[in-house]
Amino acid sequence: MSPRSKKLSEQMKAESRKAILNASLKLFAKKGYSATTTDEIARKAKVSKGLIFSHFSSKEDILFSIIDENVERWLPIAIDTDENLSPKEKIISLINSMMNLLKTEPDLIRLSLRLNLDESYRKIIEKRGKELMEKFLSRVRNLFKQLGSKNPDLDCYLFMFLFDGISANYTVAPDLFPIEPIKEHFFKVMFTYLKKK
Amino acid sequence: MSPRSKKLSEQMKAESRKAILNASLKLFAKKGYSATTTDEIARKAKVSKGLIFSHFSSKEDILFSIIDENVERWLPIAIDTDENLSPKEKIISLINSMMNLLKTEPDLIRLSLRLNLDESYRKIIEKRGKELMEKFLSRVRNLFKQLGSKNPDLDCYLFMFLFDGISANYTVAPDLFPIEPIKEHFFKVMFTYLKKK
Amino acid sequence: MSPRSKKLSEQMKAESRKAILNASLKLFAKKGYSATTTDEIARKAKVSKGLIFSHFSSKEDILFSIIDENVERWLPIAIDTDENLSPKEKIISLINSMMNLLKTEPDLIRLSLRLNLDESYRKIIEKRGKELMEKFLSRVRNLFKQLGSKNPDLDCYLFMFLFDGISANYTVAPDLFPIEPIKEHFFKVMFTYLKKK
Amino acid sequence: MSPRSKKLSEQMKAESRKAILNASLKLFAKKGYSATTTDEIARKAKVSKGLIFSHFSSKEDILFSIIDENVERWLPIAIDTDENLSPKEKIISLINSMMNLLKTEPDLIRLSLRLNLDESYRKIIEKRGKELMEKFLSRVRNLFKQLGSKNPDLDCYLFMFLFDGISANYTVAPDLFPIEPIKEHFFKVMFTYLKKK
DNA sequence: AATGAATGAGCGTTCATTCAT
DNA sequence: TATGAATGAACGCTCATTCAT
Repeated sequence: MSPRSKKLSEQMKAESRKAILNASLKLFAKKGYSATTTDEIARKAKVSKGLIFSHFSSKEDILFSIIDENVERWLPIAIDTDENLSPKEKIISLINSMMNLLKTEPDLIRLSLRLNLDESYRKIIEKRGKELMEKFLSRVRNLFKQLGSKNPDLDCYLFMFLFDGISANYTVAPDLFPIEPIKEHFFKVMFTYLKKK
Repeated sequence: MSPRSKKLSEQMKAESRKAILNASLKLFAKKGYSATTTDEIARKAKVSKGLIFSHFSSKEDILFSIIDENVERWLPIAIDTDENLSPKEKIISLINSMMNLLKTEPDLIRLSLRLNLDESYRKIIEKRGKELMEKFLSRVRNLFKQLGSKNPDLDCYLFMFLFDGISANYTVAPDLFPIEPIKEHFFKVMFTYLKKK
Repeated sequence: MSPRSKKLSEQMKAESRKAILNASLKLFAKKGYSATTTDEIARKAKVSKGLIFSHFSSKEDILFSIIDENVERWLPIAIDTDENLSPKEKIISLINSMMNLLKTEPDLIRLSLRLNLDESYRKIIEKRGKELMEKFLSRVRNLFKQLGSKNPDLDCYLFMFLFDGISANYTVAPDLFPIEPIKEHFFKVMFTYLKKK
Repeated sequence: MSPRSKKLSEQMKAESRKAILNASLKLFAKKGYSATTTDEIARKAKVSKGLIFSHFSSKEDILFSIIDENVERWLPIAIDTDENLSPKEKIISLINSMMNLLKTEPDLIRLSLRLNLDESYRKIIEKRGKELMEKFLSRVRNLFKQLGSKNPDLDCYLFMFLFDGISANYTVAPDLFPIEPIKEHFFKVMFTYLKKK
C-alpha cells in the first residue's frame, strides 16, 4: 500500500473543493443563501457534509470564497484591455464582455444581484468589489465622455441599470429573454442616443 | 360587563394585522424571506409571536398576503387611466407612475425583485400577477408602436429592464441614486431615441 | 333596561358550564385529554374561549370537574340498592346497571379507561374514586362468595376485567359490538361457571 | 485517516435508532402519544433531539415505526404454530402466548390499548393490523367451534374482551394483578364453561 | 357573564457545525 | 482526505391562559 502521491491527493482536494463551490453557487443563485442548506450543497456536490467544513470554516465562508474567487471574471468589464480601439469599438467590446459574462456565468450574476438586494451582504460585497466597481464606473464614464455625452454620470448609471435589468430577467428565464437580439437592440438604442448628441 | 365592542375589536385586529404585514414587508425586502424570522417580525411589529399566527396560517401566508394585498398598487402602471392623453404624454405618465411607486413603496419593489430572482417563488408570483403583467406589457408595446417604434417588443423589454435596473439600485441605496435626475435622464434618453426614428 | 333576573342569570351560567363539560367529555373521550385543545372545547361547546376560564381555573380543572361530578353515576354499581333480592338477582341487577351505564355514558367510561391507562392521571383518579372502588370490589367479592365461589377474589377480578374489556371495545365501536347479545352471553357464561361449582 | 468503518457506523445508527424506539414506546405507553414530548424521548434515549429527526421524519413516524416493527410479535397469537395439538392444548397454548406477550411486552400492549381508544389512531392501527386481527379472530372462533361452542362468535368476543381487560389492568399495575394466578383462573373459568356444554 | 385579541412558554422540527474514526 | 452520526441553538408554530372591555 503505497501512499497516494502528494500531487494526486492535492488534485483530489482541489476537485472536491471546486465541486462544493460549484454546487453552492448554483444553489445560492437559485434558492438564495439562507434557503440553501449545507445538506443540499453536499448532495449536489456529491461529497459528505463533513468535507464541506474541512474545506470551509462556515457556510458563509463558502459564499465569500465564491465571491473572492470570481472577482477576476469582472476584470475585462472593469478594465480596458485594448488601448488601440476607438471609443465606439471600446463600448461595443465592453458590452460584449458583459453579455458574455452573463451568458457564461448566469448564476454568478444572479447571485450578485441577490446579494446586492440584501441589506447585510450588500455592504460586504461592496467592500470586496469596491476597487473593481470604481474602475468600471470611471471607465464607462470616460467612454461616454469620449463619445460626446453631456452627462456622463447619468449615462453611466443608466448603462449600468440597463445591464442589471437585463441580467435580472435573463438569468431567471433565458428562454424568455434571448440574449442576442436584446444585445443588438441595446447597441441600436445606445448609438441612436449617442449619435443624436 | 360586556365584551369589547365589535367595532373596537375589529379595529384592533386590523391594526395588529397591518403592523405584522408592514414589519414583514420591510424585513422580507431587506433581509429576504428565508433570513427573516418570525421573532424579528413580532419584535418589529410590536406584537407577540403568537398573534402572528392568529392572523396568518404560516410565515408563507404572510408573504402571499403581502403580494395579494398590494397587487392593486400596480394598477396605474398596468392600466391606462386617461384616454385623452397623447402617446407621448401617456408614456410620461406611465414612467411617472412607475417612479412614484418606486419612491413610495421601495420595499414592495425590492421584495418583487427578490422574489423574481428566486426559483420557487418566481413561479408563484408570476401566477398571481400574470394578468397584470400581460396588461402592462401589451400597454407598453402599444405605446411604443404608436410612437413609431420599429421593434416594439424589444423596446418594451428594454423599457422594462431599465426600470428593473433602476429599481434594483434605488431601493438599496436611494441616497446614491437620486430618483428625480434619473427620471429626467430616462425621459431624455427615451425621447431622443424615439424621435430619431 | 332592567337587569337580568338573578335566577335567569344563574341558569345561563349553569348552562354554559354544562356545555363546556359536555363538550370536554366528548373530546377527552375520543381524542384524549392532551390532544384536546381549549379552542376545540370552546368551539364544540359554542362558547368563547375566555368563558371556559371563568368557569374553570385550568384545563385540568375541567377534567377533574368531569370526574367529580360523575362519581354518583357509579353509585348503583358500587352500592347495593335493593337488599331484598337474591344473590343471583343481585348480580343480574349489577350487570344490568353496568351495561346501562356503558350504554348511556360511553364517553365517561371511555375517558375512565383512558385515564386508567395513564401513569399520572391514574393515581389522581384512583384517589378520587378509591372509596367507591373499594365498595364495588367488596360488593362483588361478597356476591361471588354468596354464589358459592371458591376464589371470590379472582372471580371478582375476572368479572371486572371482562367489563373493562367489553367497555374498551363497545365504547369505540358500538356497532361492531352490540351490547345486548354480549350482555346475554355474559350472563350465560357466568351462570354456567357459577352453577358448575 | 479514514471514515468510521461502514459496519461500525451502521451499528451505531441501529443502536441509537433502537434507543429512540425503546424510549418512545415506554413514554407513549405510560403518558400517551400527545403528552410525550420529543425532549423527553431524547432525554430518556440519551440522544440529542436532533438525532431523533435524522432517524424519523416526525414524531408520528416514531409511533408508526413502533407499530410496524412489532407486528410480528403478535404472530404466535394470530397464527396456529403447532398443528399436532388437540383443540384444548391449542387454546392453552394460545392463552400462554398471549399472557407471555403481556408479561414481556407490557408497554406494547398498553400502547395498543391506548391507540385503540383513540378516534384518529384506532383507524390507522386497524388498517395496519387488519390481516393479523382477522387471522386471530378466525383462529379463536375455530377453536371454540372445535371445543363444542354453540356461539363461537360471542365466545370469541368474550375471550378477546377478557384479555383486553386483563391487559388494561396488568399493564398499569402488575403488582396489583399478578399474572400467573389470573392466568390459572382464566383457564379454570374457561374450561368449566366449555365442559358444561 | 361573556368575548376574543393578545401573550409567551414550550412544542415539533431544522440545520450549521462538530467529531470519532 | 473523507465520512456521516451526533449535537444543540434556533427556527416556525401551537396552545393554555390572561385581560381589557
